[in-house]
Amino acid sequence: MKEAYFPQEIEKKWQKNWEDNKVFKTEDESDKPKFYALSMFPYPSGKLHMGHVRNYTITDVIARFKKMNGFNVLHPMGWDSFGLPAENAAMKHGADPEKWTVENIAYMTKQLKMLGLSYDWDREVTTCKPDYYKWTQWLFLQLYKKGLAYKKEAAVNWCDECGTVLANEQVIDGKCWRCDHVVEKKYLSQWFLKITDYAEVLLEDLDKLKGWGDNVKTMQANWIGKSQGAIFRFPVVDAPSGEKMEVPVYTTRPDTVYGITYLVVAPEYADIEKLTTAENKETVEAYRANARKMTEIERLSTERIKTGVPLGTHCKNPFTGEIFPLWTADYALAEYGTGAVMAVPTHDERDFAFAKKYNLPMKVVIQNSENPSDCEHEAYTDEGILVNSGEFNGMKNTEAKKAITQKAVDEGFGEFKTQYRLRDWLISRQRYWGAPIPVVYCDKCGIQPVPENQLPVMLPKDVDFSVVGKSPITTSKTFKDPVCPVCGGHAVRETDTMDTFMCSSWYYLRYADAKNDKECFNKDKVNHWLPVDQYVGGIEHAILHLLYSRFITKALRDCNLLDFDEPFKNLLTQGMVLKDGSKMSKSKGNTVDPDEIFENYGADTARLFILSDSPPARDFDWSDAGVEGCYKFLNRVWRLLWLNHKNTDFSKDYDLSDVKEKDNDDLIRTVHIAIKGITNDISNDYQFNTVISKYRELVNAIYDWVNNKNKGFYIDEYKNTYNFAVKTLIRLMAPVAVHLTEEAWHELGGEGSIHAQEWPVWDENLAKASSITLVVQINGKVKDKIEADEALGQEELKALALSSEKIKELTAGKTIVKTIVVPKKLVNIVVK
RNA sequence: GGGCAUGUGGUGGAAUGGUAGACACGCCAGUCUUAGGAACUGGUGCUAACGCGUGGGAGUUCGAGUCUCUUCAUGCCCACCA
Repeated sequence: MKEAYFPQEIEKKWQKNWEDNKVFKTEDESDKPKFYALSMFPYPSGKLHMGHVRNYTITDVIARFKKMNGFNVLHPMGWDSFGLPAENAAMKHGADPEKWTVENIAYMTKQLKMLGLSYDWDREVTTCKPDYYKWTQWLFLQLYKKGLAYKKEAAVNWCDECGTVLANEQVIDGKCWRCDHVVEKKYLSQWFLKITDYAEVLLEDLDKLKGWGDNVKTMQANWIGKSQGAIFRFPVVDAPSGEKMEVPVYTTRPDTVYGITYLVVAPEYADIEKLTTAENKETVEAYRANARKMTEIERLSTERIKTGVPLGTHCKNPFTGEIFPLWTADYALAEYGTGAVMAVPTHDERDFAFAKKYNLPMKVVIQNSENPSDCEHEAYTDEGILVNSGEFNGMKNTEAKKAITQKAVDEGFGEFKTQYRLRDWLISRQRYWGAPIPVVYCDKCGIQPVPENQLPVMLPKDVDFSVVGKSPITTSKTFKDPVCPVCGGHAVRETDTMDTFMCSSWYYLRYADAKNDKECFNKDKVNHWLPVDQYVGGIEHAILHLLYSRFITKALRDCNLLDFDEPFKNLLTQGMVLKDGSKMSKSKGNTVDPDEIFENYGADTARLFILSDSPPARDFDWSDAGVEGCYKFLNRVWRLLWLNHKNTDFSKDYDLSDVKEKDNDDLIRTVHIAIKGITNDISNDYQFNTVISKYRELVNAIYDWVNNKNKGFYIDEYKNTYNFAVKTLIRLMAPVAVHLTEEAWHELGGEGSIHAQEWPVWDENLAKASSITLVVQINGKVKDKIEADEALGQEELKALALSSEKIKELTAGKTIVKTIVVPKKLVNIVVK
């Protein structure tokens, strides 16, 4: 063993050793219980950033801890490697997206290995490789067969200058990222997945996820956006065509139905033309054309003053017989509810603003005597009693919701309705670097799925990335015009690719059986390994990735491909890595390159530091001084080990059976306290920051002991105590300082890899101090502290407290009302 | 506007309702050094002191950083969803 700590040398040596010996390979068969530890796999953008380092270190420590605790651990890694940046790089530099991606993966793999992560690389998955996307396509076809994938017209972002569709991320302030042209909405035929079929169960099952944070669950619940309300159908009294028409609306406020003074339909409302009179046709058309041109940002801005135009036609309120006008206004959303809204200006802020602007009538139908409102200056949206509401007058509005809807049901013009905000998932992308959607369009037979034995539909290589106005994939000469699988006639191939979230919605299943080339995964293997026992990743995926994955899991269960219904049992969302108080980013110039840290301090320092200062879920502020401090600590540990190496015979097993001397006894207790504390801190929400402070406490205690006992190394009893302390220390530190502890283990004569050792266990009798400090309070304020034997009973503690000179002094002349004794801890004397 | 989270020394942060500030960073002093660094030792919430202290205000309790209500501030997410 060398006197000085050379992390770079040690780390390289052990990384090679672990790789050569496949130390972290996971076998499916084992009599140990399974544990699946998973980090969210990265997009291969080029280099690791500190967020990756934090994410993977956390998961790695968990995986190693579980392994030392007797679990058969699955800890895989892969690449979310389809997506826009590769294609952008191709357009910019003329590079091939595949080459760019493969090079990035190679570099980042090297970095992951330098971090000393315990992955089973034999299970690596790469979503852009045909052996993976073949199965993404196959899964799409299963969803299609099940009726969960369908095609329909949908609005997309369209740049007229470039003549192409843009991803949402490419629309910057309502303009095209490339040419600054204003982005418009355009209707195109697109593929969707029916996630809305699962809205209720996705919401309900959030309750089952005990191991998820409430923040993520609430975000998902809000996104799904369940609301209870009613549908009312209002007959049109003067449709221009003379036909019988009605306008259905969805409302969560059926209690306000007597206060309706007008009705609004979205500009995109399907029947809008049939509801417009000849006189109003021109203004309505102009309004609709303008709405179409507006960007999403403009239209959804809350600051914008509401606008609208009347259609000229009218509806009848079946509750009152009142006739009110129909308007179109873009504050009604075509995609939500029925696309039409009943307007009650007195009790809805939006309707109020609109009615004020266009001088529409208002009618108060809810009042509250404690909080009266005339609805002159603002809408009254709180609870109250119904007025001007016919037979429902005097009823509480919360009860009236039910009663009024029931009346509509009974009389046949309405029903109860549960509505969700969640929309179906649009997966079509007019992009090259993604998994091609495996369908063809036959001239005669229409949409036809590609037969499974023809998968994968390979991404063509002969494409021109310099084209403007269309997806590069359409320039391929080899990709188009297959024959129809049904009639053998001429067909056209789908040129859209799948949203990359589709690829990442099932990768965690593939790890269970990554090399299977016969099926996407073996059902037994997936059922064995899943659900993921601990998933770790960024909060930014709280909605999209995690919701899609939950949906896909449930859909695949319904396709009978697996037998569980939630993919991730426990979820840890780690906080961001900050520097100088703001998120590390290239544009702010406050990034820290992991390579530099590896080079200057080694991976163990990086791992220790990234875990040391904040609990995993909280944001973490990077500080160079903190890194330096961790490096110094590892040096301090190293010196301690070297001292051991120099002075004692490590190979000799420690025998602590007749330790008598108090100093020895104290160190042994300190070690047991440390084992207990560290084990509990890891088990309880992975509090690694306190784990590391306990490493420091233990090291400090051993140093103190050594400084007192230095000469004693020649006495066997001391050697044994010391060996016990040090051997335990490095096992406790093994999951974090993976290289240093492995080196020490070998240099000091340990057998096998330290990472295959068992986690230390503590003795409950030894994991506590030999005496206690009794705290004496008067009226809850600490007044004295007394060393006491822990065997003392309540009465004895009370007597001890009262015998204190200080307490006698402070209680003199006062009446003791009450004395509370907390065993082994505290006595509180209540005086008057 | 709605939801969620977080407020503790100069800083990061510790505290099953029971000694607030563990463990560090920083700073101060010292040992060792030609010097600096490293290492080691001691000190470090505020206050001259009585005492006061966990964003502010109330409450529950023998006892509150912790529980309840309320208020303010910051951060994140969603946002015309009828």
